[in-house]
Amino acid sequence: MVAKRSSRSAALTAVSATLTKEAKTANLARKRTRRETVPKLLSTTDSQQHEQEPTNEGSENSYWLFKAEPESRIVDGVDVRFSFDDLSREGQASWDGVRNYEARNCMKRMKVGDFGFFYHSNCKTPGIVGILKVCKEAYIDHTAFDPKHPYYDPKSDKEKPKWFMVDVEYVRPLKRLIGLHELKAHLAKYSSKSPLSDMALMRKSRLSVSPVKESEWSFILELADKEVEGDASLESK
DNA sequence: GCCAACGTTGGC
DNA sequence: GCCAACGTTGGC
Repeated sequence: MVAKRSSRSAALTAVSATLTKEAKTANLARKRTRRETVPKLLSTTDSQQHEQEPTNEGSENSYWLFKAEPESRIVDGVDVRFSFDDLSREGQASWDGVRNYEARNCMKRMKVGDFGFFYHSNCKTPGIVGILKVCKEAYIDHTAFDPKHPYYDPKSDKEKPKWFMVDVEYVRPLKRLIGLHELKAHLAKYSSKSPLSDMALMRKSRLSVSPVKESEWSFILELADKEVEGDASLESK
């Protein structure tokens, strides 16, 4: 077994646009990644159930949320840190290391051009910091086959790959960080009337990759554009 | 570092 | 195929 603690945000391997796929792979271990839990194994039925998980609301979903850990944390000798600044510096990253079916299924549904929020987790101020864009659709996450990789999954079979990743590229930061705290405060204040009342981030807080509805997306962007008058963002708590 | 929430495992 | 035990996530 491999991963000690598994994941928190997502793992990412930053890659430069000029690298070949293979070179990117080789690069993995050196860059940070992160991931989700490495499941020990699944029965066939379980995997089938996961395969059949309904896609969000049926229709296409063009917005997502990706969690990553901006602070260093060593997993099996590899620093899994990956911040929005890192993405900004490197331009692109492979979102590898996700070892949770629901999160993986989200990645499988992504299309080139879909946008995502970049969320910082397991850190001092958790929250949404920026925007990224999907630039390559789901493909096999070979880190699952590498025994030396912290996110190695001994149960995954090359003939029947279980784990996938997408590539993402930097778009821009939000005008200000939208903290989890602020999102929760909004929810507490408006409860079911809040545009966030059904947001996956709130309801399934442990998912490292989750869908974002268009209404949630635009609401959060507006929040970010709003000046924080008198710390209004903190008013309900 | 604690621990609540929740996903996974495996015995039955 | 249920469900108790166990493991992980991630906010605090």
